[in-house]
Amino acid sequence: MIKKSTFEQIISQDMAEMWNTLTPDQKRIVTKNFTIQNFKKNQIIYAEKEAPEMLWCLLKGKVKMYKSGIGDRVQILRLYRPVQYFGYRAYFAGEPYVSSAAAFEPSTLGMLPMEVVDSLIRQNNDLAMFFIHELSRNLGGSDTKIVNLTQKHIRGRLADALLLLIENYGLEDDDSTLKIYMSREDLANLSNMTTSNAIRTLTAFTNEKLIIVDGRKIKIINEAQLRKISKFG
Amino acid sequence: MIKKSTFEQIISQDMAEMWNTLTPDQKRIVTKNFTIQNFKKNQIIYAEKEAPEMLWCLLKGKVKMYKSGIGDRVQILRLYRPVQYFGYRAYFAGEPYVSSAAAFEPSTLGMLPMEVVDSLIRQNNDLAMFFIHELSRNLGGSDTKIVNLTQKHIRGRLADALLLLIENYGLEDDDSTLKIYMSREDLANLSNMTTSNAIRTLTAFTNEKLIIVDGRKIKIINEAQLRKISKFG
DNA sequence: GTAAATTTGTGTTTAATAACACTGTTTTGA
DNA sequence: TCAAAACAGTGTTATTAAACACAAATTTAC
Repeated sequence: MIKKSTFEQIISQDMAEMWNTLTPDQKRIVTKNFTIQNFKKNQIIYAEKEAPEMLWCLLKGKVKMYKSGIGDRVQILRLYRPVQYFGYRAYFAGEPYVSSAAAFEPSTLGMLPMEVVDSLIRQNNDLAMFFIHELSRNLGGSDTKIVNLTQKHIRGRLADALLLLIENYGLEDDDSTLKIYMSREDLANLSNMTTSNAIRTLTAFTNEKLIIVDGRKIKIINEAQLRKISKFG
Repeated sequence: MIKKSTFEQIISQDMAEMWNTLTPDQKRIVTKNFTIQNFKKNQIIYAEKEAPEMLWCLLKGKVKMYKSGIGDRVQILRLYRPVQYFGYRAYFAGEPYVSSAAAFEPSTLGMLPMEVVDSLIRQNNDLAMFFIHELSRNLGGSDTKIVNLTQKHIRGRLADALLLLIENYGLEDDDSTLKIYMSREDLANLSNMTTSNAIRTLTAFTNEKLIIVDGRKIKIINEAQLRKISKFG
C-alpha cells in the first residue's frame, strides 16, 4: 500500500491537466477514491465486452488499446503514454467496452471509479470540457485513421505507424532511436497488415536507408522521406 | 424569413433532447441565435479544412459526413437524420474540420454559433453531458468501423452498409424498401469499395434473393442472411 | 426537347496483399 | 540450462479487389 502523501504527490504532479480544474473539496474526493495498480508486460487491463467501471490513468509505462476483428486479426486503435487517461468512453456511451487495453511493458496505472468521475463532471464544467476536448480529438483521429488504413498502401500505412510512434513515444537521446520496442506483430496490428508484410516492408525501408533495424530497436534515419511515403499513400 | 414563433416551435419540438436541459434564460439565448438554412440536393454544408463555427442541427432531409482520401477516393463516415446534431467535433477539438458535410436530398438545417454552444455548456452540465454522450457513442462507432472496413471482405462491407441504412433511415410502409435512395457511388463510398464492385455485389445479392433492386430503390428481402454475411466478414 | 453529362452495368487485366509453408533465431519458464 | 514456445525472416502461391475500357441507360441543363 502506498501512503496517502505519495498519492497526493502523484495526483498533483502527474495529473495536472485534470487536477487543476478541481476545487479543494473535489480534490479530496479524488484522493480518497484513487487507487494504484501495477501491470506486467502484456497484462490485460480490461477486455472487450466488459462493463466499464474505471477511469484509468497511465502513470508509468506504455499501453495499447486494441480491438479484435475477423478471424484472429487485431487492430491497435490507440497508444497511451504517461500521463494520459482512458477507459471512460464506453461508460459515457452507456455500453460495454468495444475494445481492450493491455500494457506494452511493466506499467503503473491509477484508477478512479467512473461514478466518481461522473459526479465530478456534473459539479465541474472545466472537467466536463476536458472530456469533451479529449473525446473530440480522439474522434477526429479515428475518422482520419479510417481513411488512412483503408486507402493507403502497405508502405504508406507502415510509414504512418512509424511516424505515430515518434509522435507518441518520442526518440532516445541519439535523436533517432524509437523509445518504444514493439514486436513485428504489434507493428502489423497497428498498420493493418500481416506480420510477414510488416517484416518485408521494414526490410524495404532499411534497404532504402529510411531506418536502421536492430532486433526491436528501430532508428529513424530519414523522417522526411517517411512523410512523403505516408502522404503519397 | 421564418417568424420567431415558428423558431420556438421547431426548437422546442424537434430539438427536445437538448432543449429540455436548458433554463428559460438559456432557451432565450438559443432562440435569439438560432437561424435556419435550406440546402439543395448535393449542396455542401461545410468542407474539410474550414474553421468550425456552427453547431448544425438537421431538421428535415438527409445528410452525409465524408472525408476525401487518396486520389479521388471518398469515405462516407456518418449519416444524419432529423433531428441530429453535427459539426461541433472540430470546434471542441480546436482544429479545422477533417471531414465535409453535404445534403443527400433537399434539407433544412438549423445553425447555432459554436461560441453560444460553448458558453451554454459552461453554464449547463446536462448539456455538457449530452455532448459527452454523443461524442462517446460516435467514437465507439468509428473504432468499430475501422475494424469492419479494414478486415471484412466486400460482401460483408456492403451488407454492413445496407444494415446501416435500415437502422439509420428505416423502411417504407411496405416494411422492406429502404427510405434512402442513394447512388451506387455513394454506396461504394460508404462501404470502402469501387463503384464497379458495389454494382457487382448488389447484383450478387439480388441473385441470392437477399434484396430486390429497381434503380436506386432497394428492397430488403432477407435481412437475417445479410446479418450473417456481415458477421462472417 | 434534345444534346451533354452522369450514372449504371459488364468484361478483362493487373496489382496488391493475404495465405501458406518452412527455417533460423531469440526469449521464456520450469 | 535446457527444452519449448514465441518471434523473425523469406520464398511461393492464391485470392481479392482495383484499374481500365467501353456500352447502355438515365438524368440534367439549356
